Formats: sequence, structure tokens, C-alpha cells
Amino acid sequence: MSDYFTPGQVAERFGLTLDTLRYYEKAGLLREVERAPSGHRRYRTDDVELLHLVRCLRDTDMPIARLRDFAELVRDGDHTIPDRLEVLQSHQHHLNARIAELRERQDTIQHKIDHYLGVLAENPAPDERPLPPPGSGPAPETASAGEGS
Amino acid sequence: MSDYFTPGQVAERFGLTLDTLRYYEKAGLLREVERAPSGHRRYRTDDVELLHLVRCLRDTDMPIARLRDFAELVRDGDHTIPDRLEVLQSHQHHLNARIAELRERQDTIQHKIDHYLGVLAENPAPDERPLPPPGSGPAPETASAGEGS
DNA sequence: ATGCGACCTGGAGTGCGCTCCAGGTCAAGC
DNA sequence: GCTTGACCTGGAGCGCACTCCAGGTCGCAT
Repeated sequence: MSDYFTPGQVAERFGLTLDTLRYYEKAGLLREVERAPSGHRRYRTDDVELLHLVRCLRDTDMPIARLRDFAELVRDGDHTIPDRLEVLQSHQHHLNARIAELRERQDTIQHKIDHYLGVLAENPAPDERPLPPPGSGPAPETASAGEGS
Repeated sequence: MSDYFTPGQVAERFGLTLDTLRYYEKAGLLREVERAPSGHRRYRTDDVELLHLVRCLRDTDMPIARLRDFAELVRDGDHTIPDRLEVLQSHQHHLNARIAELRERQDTIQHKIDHYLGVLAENPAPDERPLPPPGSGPAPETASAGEGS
């Protein structure tokens, strides 16, 4: 029932390396972590919770610099909650926009896929050509008119 | 009615810099572009179309290396269409997964936002406090029990 | 003839986010 | 006492995707 976590445990839990964990601390994404007498870090529940959010924001591409600003707000105390809200909400908006963009791009890519499928359908490769009508001779070379991009 | 585009036109159209355009060419994302006698590049419709797709794939975070492979397939001719399809389809799957992940993370972030909103609601900042019930005295200091992360 | 703007080249530089490393300490187990 | 494994430090290095730069050419307008 330890009320702290070792670096190894935290790294494991969040799928980070020890190096990254230390890097985050140095970069100001976590408050300075407590130490055991040996000098080894001891992560508290608070640290782990903040790290959870940090991880979440990093995974959604918030830059380190912005994360540092956020972490600073957290360190500055409860009166910064409105500011933190603003950071998180603006990030949500950003994510909405990003998701919408990805979807749009997916549509474009899908058009290209459909185009290729169409090309294959009228001009299938030998090993996946549907059975030719019985009695037909050997297939002629299917000359395609250049690269349709 | 020119049947080609200048670097400036292409850059403008796709929101790229001339440097990036040249970088893409050097990196093998485009085939080698034709030149005017002056040595200036002349982009054909084909180039522009490929660039459109390249842009689309880059915007959705396909790495340059993978894009180069794809462009190579395009250069290699129509028989690579099944391979190109595989690249595009696997990218679509990747995008589906990415979008799903972003949504999940959004949920987590939203929980945090709601949490902060809750804190603000029970403990509003002075300048946004709802009117107190009539007859109440000055508000006591609202001591919060530490950082709720 | 001069100036201008668009473009050319090869190569160096930048910013980000890690990642790796050498050399060291500490606690526990054999 | 010695080894092992987890961790420590400061600092260098890396991969990616650009981005910038110096010095040059070309064609056109004044």
C-alpha cells in the first residue's frame, strides 16, 4: 500500500521512458518531484494525476511549451482555474477542428481509392481477373493511356 | 491558357513555400519536374494532381519516407496500383484509429473541464459570483483543501 | 544599360521532442 | 565484500520536416 510510485512504475503505467519522464520534469510539465533519501524520485498521486492529463494533452499534440504554461497554472493555485479552463477548452476546439480536417482529407483519399478500384475493376491484374467468358482467347495486352495520377 | 504552372502559382495554390516545394522534389515526393529553357520549373497538371494527394497525405501526418515510397509506386507505372491501394487503405485505417483516439482523449479532457466547472460553480470567483441570497453577510474566505490536480 | 522580380543551386541552420550516454550512487541479496 | 538492478546527473546526439541563406541567372520593363 505504498502512497507513492517509483519512476519505473510511472513509466510503465504511462508507456513513457524514464528519460521522457525526467525530460518532462525538467521542461516544467510536472512540479519538482519528491525524492527518497537515496535521491530517487517518488511520485505522489497528485503527480500521477497531473501526468495523466499531460499525457492526454501530449497525445493530442499539445506542444510542450503550452503544456508547461498549463502546468505552471496548476502550480500557481486554485485561482488559476479559469485560465486552465480556457486552455483546455481552446484545446478541445482545436481538436474538433483537427478531427474535422482529418475527416475531410479522408474523403479526398477515399476518392483516390475509389478511382484506383475503378481502374482495377475495368482492367484487373492477371491473378485476380474474374473468370473470362468461356471460349475467349488469350487476353490482349491492356495498354493504359499514361498515368492517371 | 497555359498548360503548366510556375513554382509561385503552385506554392500559392497549396499553401507551400518554394523551399518546401523544392524539398519535396528532392525528397522524391514528386517526379523530377520539367524545366523552362531558363531552368525555372514548369509544373504540369500531373504534377499538380500528385501534389494535391501528397499534400493531403502530409496533412494527415503521413511521414515523408512513406510518401516517397508511394510516389515511387506512381512513377513505376500502372501495375503498382494494387500496392498504392494498400498504402492508401492502410492510411485510412490509421486515420480512423487516430480519430478514435483523439475522441477518447477529448472525453478525458472534457471530464477535467467539467471538474473545473464544478469547482467554479461551488466556489465562484468574486467577479462572476451569482448574486448572494439577500441578507447574507460578506462571504467567508473559501479555503480549498489543496490542489485537486 | 539598369533594375527588378521570380527563380535557380548547394548546403547550412532551426525547432521540436525526445533519446542516448558515461560515469556515478544506493539498497538488497548472495 | 561483491554483484545486480534501479535509479541518478549533465550534456550530447538524433530524426524529422522543413527553413534560410548567399550568390547566381534569366527575361522583361524603363
